[in-house]
Amino acid sequence: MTDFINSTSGGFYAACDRYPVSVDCIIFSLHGGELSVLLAPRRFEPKLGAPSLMGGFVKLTETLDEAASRVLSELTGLDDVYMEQVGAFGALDRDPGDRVISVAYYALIKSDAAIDRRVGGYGAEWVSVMSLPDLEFDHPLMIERALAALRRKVTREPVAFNLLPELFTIAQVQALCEKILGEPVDKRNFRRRLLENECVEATDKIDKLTSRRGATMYRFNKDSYNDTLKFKI
Amino acid sequence: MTDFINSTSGGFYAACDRYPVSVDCIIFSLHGGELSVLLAPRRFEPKLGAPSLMGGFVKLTETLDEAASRVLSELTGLDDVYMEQVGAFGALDRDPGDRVISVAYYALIKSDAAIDRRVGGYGAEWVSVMSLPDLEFDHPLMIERALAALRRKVTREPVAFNLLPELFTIAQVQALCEKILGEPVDKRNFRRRLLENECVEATDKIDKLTSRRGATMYRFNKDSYNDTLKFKI
DNA sequence: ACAAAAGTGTTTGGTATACACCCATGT
DNA sequence: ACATGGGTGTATACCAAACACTTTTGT
Repeated sequence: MTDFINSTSGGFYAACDRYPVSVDCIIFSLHGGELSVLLAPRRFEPKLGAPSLMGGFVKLTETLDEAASRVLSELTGLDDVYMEQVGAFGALDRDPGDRVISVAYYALIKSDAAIDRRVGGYGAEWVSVMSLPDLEFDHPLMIERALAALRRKVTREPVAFNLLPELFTIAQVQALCEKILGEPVDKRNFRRRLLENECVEATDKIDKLTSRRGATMYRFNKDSYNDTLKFKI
Repeated sequence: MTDFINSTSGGFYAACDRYPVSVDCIIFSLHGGELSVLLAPRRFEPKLGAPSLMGGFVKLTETLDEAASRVLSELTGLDDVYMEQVGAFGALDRDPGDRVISVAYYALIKSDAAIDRRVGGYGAEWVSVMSLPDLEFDHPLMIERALAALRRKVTREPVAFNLLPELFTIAQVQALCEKILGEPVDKRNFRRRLLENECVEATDKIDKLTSRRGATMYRFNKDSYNDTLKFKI
């Protein structure tokens, strides 16, 4: 019952290459009416000052999901944020500093003035996905994949509400979906479909900011959405 | 010094934790009429000999995709195999031997007697996805995610042909799809939809093995499938 | 003759789309 | 009064699903 092939488990694991593993966060938000991504200037060479996704190395004490949440939280101060893994990226030269394996996540947040101030302290800023600068490394690929994943989700799962205030008008949801999908949507069809979802509830609040007449404000009730795969817009 | 950084930029590489990064392959095949996964006895402790997905550590000289291809090739002898990344898995205790980050890939192969012999030499065997044993670590989760990804793809992209011989009958495609989707499919609708795809071409070969009458054999012509998103069954 | 799988069209219901006007209100 | 965005219903086209019998041929 000897195993000369397998030494101790520690020995086997010790023999393999080891890597820094990072998470990179594609943080989406509605900013100035545009679907935007949070970018910050790099603080280190190479490419000092170049706009970049937010990332961080995974610690021994945390899972990948936890690392992504931590990075997001450190930057924005937000917890309990909707995040989804996009995938792992491991091209040999993806980071010129070292062979780093990175796992990309996207997050959907409601940005507000306080958050903008906070992230501004790190030099971060919101950039519309329609006018992204040239980004370093594989960050453009990550964003593209994240946006593709978001597009796939937005009409089938109630994720859009993560980007909207607690109370929102139907027009706001529609405008958001159009930004995400990159194409216009028929107003009447959108409204009908959206309200077919039980989890979208009218309130007695009226939004008077964007129209003279005022628009009914709705809320997303996550308790009315226990059932998976029953959302559609 | 703060943990917060911009992406994975310089200056932090020496200080950060490092991990073995592995790939785990969910190798799908049609075997004995069942959609099956290839399980191999673990080659090292812990859980030496337990049925397991085939995996391997990522080398410094290879990308994640290349590592997955290498592991698949070592086991099966096959190159140029259809593979897709499922995602990264990083639970703290996912591998009791060490803190390993693993990236799962699924592969679609045409198994045959030669391959079965070869993988049998490693003690590997095909197990129906409907009757998987209790697997170690997060392998059940990986398989579940891989299968979900395959289900999403199979009706929208021509991936099923990777699991079939060069020449196949429509009934074979249908049976395969039913195995993947886990539900029966209407024969006439399936046949009509399948043949609406230009890339599925009739040949003059007749399969006489499964019926007295004989069934027309078809082939998938990848050259007729330049256009993305134009496949549907 | 008969068993066993291949092959074949039509009908129907539902869903997605296209489309234009009136409403309520602040200025 | 009028400008602005909110709110409303219908007709049509298309697509997906349901459905049963005939054909071929080896035994």
